[in-house]
Amino acid sequence: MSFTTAEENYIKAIFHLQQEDGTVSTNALAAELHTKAASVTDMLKKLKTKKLLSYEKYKGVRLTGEGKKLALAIVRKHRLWEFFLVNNLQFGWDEVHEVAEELEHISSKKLVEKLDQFLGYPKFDPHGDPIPDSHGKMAVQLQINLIDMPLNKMAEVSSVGSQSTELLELLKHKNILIGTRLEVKKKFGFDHSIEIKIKSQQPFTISQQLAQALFVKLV
Amino acid sequence: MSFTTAEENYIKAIFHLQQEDGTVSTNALAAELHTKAASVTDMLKKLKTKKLLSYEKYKGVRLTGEGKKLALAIVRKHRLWEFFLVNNLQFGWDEVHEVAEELEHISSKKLVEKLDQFLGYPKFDPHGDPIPDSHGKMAVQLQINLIDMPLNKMAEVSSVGSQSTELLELLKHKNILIGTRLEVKKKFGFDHSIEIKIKSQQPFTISQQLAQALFVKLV
DNA sequence: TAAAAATTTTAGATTTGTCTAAAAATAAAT
DNA sequence: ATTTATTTTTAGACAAATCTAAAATTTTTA
Repeated sequence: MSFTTAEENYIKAIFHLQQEDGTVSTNALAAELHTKAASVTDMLKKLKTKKLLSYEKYKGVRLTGEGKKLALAIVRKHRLWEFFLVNNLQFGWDEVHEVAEELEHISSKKLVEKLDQFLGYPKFDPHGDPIPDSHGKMAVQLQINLIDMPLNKMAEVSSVGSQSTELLELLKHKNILIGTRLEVKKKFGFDHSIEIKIKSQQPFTISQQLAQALFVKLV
Repeated sequence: MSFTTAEENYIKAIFHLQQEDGTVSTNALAAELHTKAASVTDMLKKLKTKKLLSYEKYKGVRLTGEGKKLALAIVRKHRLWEFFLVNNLQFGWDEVHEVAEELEHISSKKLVEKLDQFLGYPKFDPHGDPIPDSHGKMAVQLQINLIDMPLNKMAEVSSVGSQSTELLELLKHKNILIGTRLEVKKKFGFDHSIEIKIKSQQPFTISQQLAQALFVKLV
């Protein structure tokens, strides 16, 4: 079965809203999708017949297993494309969302798998959000992106956002390993680069792209 | 101004058909787009108000300057994505057309330019067709139809006349690829079939239809 | 050149996704 | 526990893109 862009956007919105609430209200969905409650009701009836969600009128809505599967597939595509745009096409991490909103609706399954492979099976997107794998599983994150670290707090590198050889080469050169302890000393808005300090070494700056590929936990 | 996928597909189809004919008939468009003549008429009226084409009823249609510009932008995207799929994602050149049909409608101008840069500003797509640059200019391919080749001259297959899976299947079976070098050894007037020879292989004949679908350059 | 054939357009319907306005159901408040 | 307010659904309409069937126009042909 295949789905329209509109249908996929509803499924994705419900998925995001139901993380907190459990069930999602018509009005909340209307707000999220910048549409009207009446339009939402119509679409919910339609998606119910496609067995993507359970819905009783006036009772709110939640995704079925099928619906969640579809939502994860869309999130997967969105985040893989964001990774590609930032890491390969040199987009800023703050300008990729809209483009990814379009790319996530490209249907080819083969494209997604090939892209994932090409990117080195990244586990996190440029914002630090986990990318579901082809089975819908995603890494749990008790870690934050280095780019989001507060200043002058000790952190320990706990994972990297990709397995690409280019990244690993760069990390080796900068002498950064899993377990390395460091502090963020400054953030530069111009290019989103950050200055970090590793214990006895001189502080040095690393690029936005590199910072986004590093995940740390507070210590 | 922005355009729907349907509108873009009409513009692209007219662009391709008008290469030969000059003006394009309603029925030819209906056939190309697998739709009905009545639908075509409706869309032509709409695209006329958007100044993408000139159209008088019963007189056929042709693109305006604006229309051609749009068509070239779509062709550019299509062929850049095909290049990416084959060169970076390891797709076979015979499995990229449909995916590119979707990707060509992604609207971001920035994405196209970044992608072009990332790919190294390629001039030809994997089928040998020229990729328009950001101004709509494309390299001229000094290629001729295989059926017009003189005898016993070395030629290199540079593009194919169609993307049909049937053609690609046949080429695969005959072991003919873009870049394959061959000579025409004989031409048979009866059915316009021709005998060709690929370096160390035995000569074999191919049909008029197949020969017409192959373009080569002299080497 | 007048009749037949083919092409193209119009007219009216359908589907998808949206809207506004009004009605119905639920939740909140006095 | 009624009344009031909020939320949600229904009813009817609209734009986009398509369709079928019939009418209009152009082209072919005899």
